[in-house]
Order: sequence, then structure tokens, then C-alpha cells
Amino acid sequence: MATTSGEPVLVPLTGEEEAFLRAWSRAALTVPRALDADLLSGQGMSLSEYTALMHLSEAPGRSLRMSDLASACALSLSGMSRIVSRLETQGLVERARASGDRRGLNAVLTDAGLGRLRRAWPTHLASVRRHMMDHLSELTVPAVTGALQNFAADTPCADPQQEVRRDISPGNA
Amino acid sequence: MATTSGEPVLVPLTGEEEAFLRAWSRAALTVPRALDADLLSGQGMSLSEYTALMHLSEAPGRSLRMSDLASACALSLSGMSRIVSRLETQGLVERARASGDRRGLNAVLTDAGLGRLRRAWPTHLASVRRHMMDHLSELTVPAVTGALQNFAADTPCADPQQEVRRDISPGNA
DNA sequence: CAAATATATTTGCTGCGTCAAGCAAATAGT
DNA sequence: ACTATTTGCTTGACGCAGCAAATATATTTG
Repeated sequence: MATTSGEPVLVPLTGEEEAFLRAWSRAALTVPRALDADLLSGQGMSLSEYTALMHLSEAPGRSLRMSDLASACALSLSGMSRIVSRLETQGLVERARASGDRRGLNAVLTDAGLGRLRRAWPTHLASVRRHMMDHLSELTVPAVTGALQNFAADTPCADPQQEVRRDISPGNA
Repeated sequence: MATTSGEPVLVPLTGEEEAFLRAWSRAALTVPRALDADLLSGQGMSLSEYTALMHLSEAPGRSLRMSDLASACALSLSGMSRIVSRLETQGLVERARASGDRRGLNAVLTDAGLGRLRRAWPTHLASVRRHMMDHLSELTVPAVTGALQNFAADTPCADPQQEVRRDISPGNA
């Protein structure tokens, strides 16, 4: 499967794959925007804030280390740091020095934060149903979930300090 | 909770839907980042630039009105304007006053731009295969494409002034 | 035909998230 | 114990994309 050159043979996408790619690419841009907009207009809360609160609410003690919260949200640690700061000024989250490792911090969901999340939930749920679930059949849902979980699975969430740096060649310019 | 109040009954997500949502949410963040990073490191070109070039290359006369290019790329018109500016300074695209309507502009792909796109293609193809297609079965690809096409389908791509004549909603698409 | 209005695109400002650098605490090496 | 390195998080600077206002051209209206 290689020509005499060193380059691997690249098989172009089939028509179906091409269509999938285009539909995906569009949806990956528009869906988050739509969810964010609904949440923002309905609850004055951004999607990333909602997501952070959600993950905290599910964590034991409503508490997560910053880095764990960041990877749960698939955001960079620095981005997460700013989001938690925003949430903190609203009193929805507190930062607590981690016991046993004083350089670590736990983001802890406050009662106010939990209440806020609960109030935002219906808005978000309706939005998710409208923009996504209503367009999926019961069959496709489980069929695709596994695939999605593997998409870009090896990709680190930026902030290289979080992970090893995997490097590949440049091509040209 | 439902009957007498004005609020619609919100059915929570099933476990499968919940899993889908989470997998999607993560993938929608990580995949574009991964494709962008590959293109950037391998070709010094961003994913949005690549996408713009691609749509232009497929348009008749390698030419599209700014607003059409924006909606093809699912970007705001203002964002598109800046992208075309970047591409223009690299000589990959030119702006040509639209014949017949002098307030309109056509973004036109230059020969250099087409060459650049062709050179970037293998990198992008490999990236798409690696991060997405390799994780999809032949069955799921066509099964999901239609659903994806309807995700957030009614969502305008921002820049409300774009205000297309998208009049009364038809049945679907 | 002039004024009013609508359309196509660009530009100013702003928020978000990333990278790179920085700081502090923990761990390793000697 | 003392310095070096690593780890966890925050912060400064930056780029990208979005909204709203500005600009330029078209079209409609009186």
C-alpha cells in the first residue's frame, strides 16, 4: 500500500463520507452556538459555565480539582481557570485549597450554584431536544455514541503542560 | 408539574440520549481543534481558511459572494470578511466587485489559492480519517448524516443583518 | 429626482479560549 | 537539609469570531 515514494496512499473519502463530514462540520459549529445562545438568552449563562456546573454537581462532594474539571469539560486548564473565576464572582462556585496538596485547588459547587444549575436545566434540556435529539431516531442514538467517543480521542485539550507533547513533522510551507 | 401550569412537560433524556449528548459535546469541541491543529502544524493554514478555500474551489468560476461563502462555511459574515482578508494578503483569494451590484463582492480563488488547497488536501484528508472516519462503521455513516443535517438547522449563522429571506418555515429539508 | 429604506460588506469593540510565562508547593537528587 | 525538577494553577498577551454600528450602493417612494 505504498507507492515508490515514502508517502502513504490516501484514499479519498467516499461520497457518503464526504456528506457525513460536511454535515458534521456544519453541525459542530452551529449546534454549540445554538445551545449557547438559548442558554444565554434564557438563563444568562453560557454553555461552558453550564457544563462546568453540571460536572461539579455530579462529582463527589460537588467538588473537583481544576485539572479534572478542565478535562471533564474538554477545555484547557487556563480556560477552565477563567470560567471558574467567573462562576466564583457569581457565588456559584468556590475555590478550596486541596487538602494534602496545597498547590491544588478544588472547585466546589455552592448551594447557590446547584440552584442555578437546576433552574437552568429545563432551558438547556429543551434546547438539546430541539436542536439535536428531535432529529435523531432511537436507533441511531446508541449506534453513534461509541463512534463519537472515539473521535479525536487521543487529542489533548490544549495547554500542553497538561500532557505530553506529541509531535509530528511539518510538511512544507 | 405539568397539567395546569403553562410550562411544557420536559421529558428528561434517556440514558442513551444522555450518553450521546456527552459524547457529542466532547467531540464537537475536540474534533475541530484536532483538525485545525493538524492543518496548522502541517500546512500553516487554519481549518476555517481551508474550508473557505474548499467552498470557493467548488463554486462556479471559483467565485462566491461574501454572504454565500459565509453561509457555506457556517460562519458569520463579519468573520468571513476577516478570513477572506487574511487569505487575500496571502494571494490565495481576490475580491472582485460583483458585476451588476456594486455593493457586493465576490471572493475569487486564485490559481495560487487552488494550488495551496491541493497541497493542503492530503494533510487534511489524513487528519479527517484519523480523527473521525476511522472510528465510524460503513453503516453508521449514512445513517447519521441525515440527522446531522437537521441539527440546529434553523439556526442562523449570526450577524443578524444577514437576515436572509428565510420566510415562513417549510416542512423540512 | 430627492428622500427614505433596504441590502452587501466592513470595521470597532468585546468576550472567550489558547499559548506561554510565572508562581507556589511538592518531590527528587545528593 | 538544599537545590533542582516537576506539578497545579493563574495571568498576560493574543487571535478568532460575534454583535452592533458604520459605509457604500440599490431600490422604492413621494
